[in-house]
Amino acid sequence: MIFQFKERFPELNPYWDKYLEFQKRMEVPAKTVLLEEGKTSQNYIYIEKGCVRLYFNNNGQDKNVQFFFEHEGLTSIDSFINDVPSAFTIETIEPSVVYMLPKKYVMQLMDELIHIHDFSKTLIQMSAQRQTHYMNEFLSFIRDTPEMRYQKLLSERPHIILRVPQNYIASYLGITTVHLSRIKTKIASGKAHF
Amino acid sequence: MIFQFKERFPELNPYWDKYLEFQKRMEVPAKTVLLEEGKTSQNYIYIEKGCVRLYFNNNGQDKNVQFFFEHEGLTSIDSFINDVPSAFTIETIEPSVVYMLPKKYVMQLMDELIHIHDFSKTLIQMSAQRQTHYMNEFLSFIRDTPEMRYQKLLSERPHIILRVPQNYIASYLGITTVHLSRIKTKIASGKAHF
DNA sequence: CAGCAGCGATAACATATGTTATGTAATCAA
DNA sequence: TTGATTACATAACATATGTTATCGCTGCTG
Repeated sequence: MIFQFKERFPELNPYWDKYLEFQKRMEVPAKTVLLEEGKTSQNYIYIEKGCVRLYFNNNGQDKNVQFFFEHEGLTSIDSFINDVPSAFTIETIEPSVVYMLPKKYVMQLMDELIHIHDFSKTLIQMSAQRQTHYMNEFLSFIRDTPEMRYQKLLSERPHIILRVPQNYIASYLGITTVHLSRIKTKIASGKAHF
Repeated sequence: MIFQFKERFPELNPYWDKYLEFQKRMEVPAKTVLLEEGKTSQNYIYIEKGCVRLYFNNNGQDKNVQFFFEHEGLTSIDSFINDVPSAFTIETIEPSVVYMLPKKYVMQLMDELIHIHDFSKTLIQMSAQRQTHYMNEFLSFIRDTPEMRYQKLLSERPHIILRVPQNYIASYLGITTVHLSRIKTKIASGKAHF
């Protein structure tokens, strides 16, 4: 959320710069845990290079919720904002370079920005967009079959399929790796409907 | 969103009262459309009595997304905030009494409130909660079987099952009415697992 | 280099879920 | 009240999806 503002509000750059010094740059290998399920989120994470996944453990199985790439920021939002244990683990998928900005500074920054004209309106708009994002994920399960969800992923967000291992994608789609493999075969053989 | 503040911030009552006169009270029968899919949302809706559903049409079939009851406020959020056509229809399920507050006044009210100390923080917290709500709906599809989703609905939000027709609930759970009926039979016969 | 672990494909079988059809009771409008 | 419509249950069958197991490939590590 936070860092996406940077692109939308270049005139805010002086504000960002003030907080640059508080960001901790980390170069980490794949499968590095950045936040562990059960712990309270203390940092906002910005990805300079690489990609990460947000997931939770369900009866011993990883369930992937979302994937993030270069120039995206993330956190375990509920934990970060409301100071409760995180329901999710955040872990790198590839070797990555990330910046961690402690909550304290994020909050300070928000306090500063909130007084800027029209910023609060933008904040509301962006949070409406986020809401819409998760709502759409949810709607997709009501509306579409797993095959259609995969097709949409392929056409709308192909970078995910290119960079994220298939077993992660399967749980994100709500299916098994076996079934995902079958779907791919079906599509490749041209027998997919629509 | 908006009207829920009233309970959390009783000291803000003077602000609400200013806008009372702009709210349009409506007594409407069941199946009254309050907002039509494709039109832009112009009002924030507050339910004094009754209940409503938010749904969309998918190949001729209604897909229900969410149900709202007394003392809850709603709108087609993306449409309302970002001035785009609504992806959803809002329709009463029971005969209801609702208040409609035009967007213009909602925005004015937000502008006033945003300058109150700590309000913006609360706004962020509440929007995080909303995000979490939809995220949880989405997670439920990744994590649970339809049977488990029904069980959770039954234990956590029984009022929905009591007041909302079963065919609406089925699409909300992402299944057919036939399957929902089977699930109920299975549970009633005590053969449900867990 | 050998061996191992993880990923992905595939097959056989089991279970869950959808489809279509039918019956019955409840609801609603004329 | 009647007749039409809607909600819900149920059955028979079709399809989708899960489970378990096996195999081959790749990349890693000793």
